Amino acid sequence: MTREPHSSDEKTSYDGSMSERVASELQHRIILSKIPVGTWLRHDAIAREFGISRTPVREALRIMAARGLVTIEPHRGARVNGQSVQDVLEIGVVRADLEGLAASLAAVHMDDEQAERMTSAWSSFAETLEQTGPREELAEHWIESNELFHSTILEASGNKYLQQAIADLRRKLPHNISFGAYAGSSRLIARNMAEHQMIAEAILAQDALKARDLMNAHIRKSVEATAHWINRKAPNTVR
Amino acid sequence: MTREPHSSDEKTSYDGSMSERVASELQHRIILSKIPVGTWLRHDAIAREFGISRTPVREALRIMAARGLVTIEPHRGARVNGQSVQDVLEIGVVRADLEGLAASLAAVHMDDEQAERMTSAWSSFAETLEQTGPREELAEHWIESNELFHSTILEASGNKYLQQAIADLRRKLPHNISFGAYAGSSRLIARNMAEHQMIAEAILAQDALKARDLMNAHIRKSVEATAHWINRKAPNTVR
DNA sequence: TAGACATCAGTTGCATCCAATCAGGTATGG
DNA sequence: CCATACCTGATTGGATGCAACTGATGTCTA
Repeated sequence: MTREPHSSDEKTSYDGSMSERVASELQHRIILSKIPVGTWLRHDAIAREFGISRTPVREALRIMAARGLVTIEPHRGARVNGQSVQDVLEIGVVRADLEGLAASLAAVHMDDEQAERMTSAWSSFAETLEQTGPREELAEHWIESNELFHSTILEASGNKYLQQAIADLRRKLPHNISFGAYAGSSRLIARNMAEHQMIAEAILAQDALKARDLMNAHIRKSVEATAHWINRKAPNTVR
Repeated sequence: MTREPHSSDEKTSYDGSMSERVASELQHRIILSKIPVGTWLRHDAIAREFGISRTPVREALRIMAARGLVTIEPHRGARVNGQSVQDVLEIGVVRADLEGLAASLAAVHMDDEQAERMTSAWSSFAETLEQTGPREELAEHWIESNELFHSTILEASGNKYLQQAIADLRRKLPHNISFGAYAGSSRLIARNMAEHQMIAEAILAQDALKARDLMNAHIRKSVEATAHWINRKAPNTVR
């Protein structure tokens, strides 16, 4: 295959290695559930899609396996991991604890710019919550605001290992899972937002203990809601 | 290279893939600091040492990079990561929190067999602490007992994601770092063991809150001692 | 002598080739 | 008719070859 260094198509000149690039693209798809749980990832198919050889594809799969996204069965291939309800709960317990820690650290370390971002995350969404728009759009906007809120707090914790640990956990749950639980219920979303507000206030007041407890409870509730939704609506969507 | 399937040497017939095997061997060496921080890991040298080609070596390095053990610089190679004192402290905060969580979960879930193992971890060591043996041996025995104590609690937490998260963190600190802080001071070791005993009692009494707080403080102290030791004794051993 | 530039050895990144292994289907014997 | 052995296509695992990139050394010039 002849390279064209000047071409602007996606496969040339990116992050250095092809394997990293393929890994993050596939990871993206898995998290968004564009690739369903249990799918076999074939070297050849992926290689052909990306217009590369199988070598970097194999490296990408190893990376994803190390990140816990897929499991490699020797001589059989790589398969997308799924989580049972039990897994969702176990991950939730750990995540609640860590995000609680992040909130307590953020209460001490957050600067003005971050405070501004955190506040705007829920206030801008609160506006659209009042206007009655289409469901789909609402949920999408919510997920975005939610993401911004949590990631800002995480950033304000100032601890990169904490950030990474939480990122690792989040990677293990395909996003649309928790998305599904909330998309259908604006009451859940409203409660969720109210909790965000209280957490934000605790952080701004530099009340580390309160911020921690509120955040912990917040995540736990969210996880429970998710688990409940999975049980009720789609018991076999996952795994 | 001709393969000899019947031979019992280490490279044939193990865990399926060569890359996994190479990755764990190198990881082992890095954690034990047999390979110093900052070392470039060369494909060719590793391949020759293991008697394999560069392909599985490259995969192993990708795995290690995903685990945070090395950093791959495009077109330059993989280099062993080190941690500054700041990193040690940041990791310590997260680890203290997670191990605290593990202790509180263990207080609820621990079964008799695990309780037995946990207790024997420090009691068997307490005996040798009284006999005045050679320093080196003492420290080695201590590290073993310490390992057993913590891993048993972790196991008793019954949460595999928690276990994995802590394992990920521990991997990031070459072991001999915290080892060094303690090896020289039997007073530190004694205090450490006393704390273990208190934690064990809280767990056995099913006092989750107390177990959590004690464990959290325990790890924090240990991390501080380590950080202090690095600053005092060997400020440029790490990074 | 200092700095810019060409060259070169060493190394990585990717493609291609071959061997090893697995799953599923088919033939064969009981 | 069922069970077992075997054969075959599909797929992964690993080896090798070659191009591209990096850093360093040496050379030329002002």
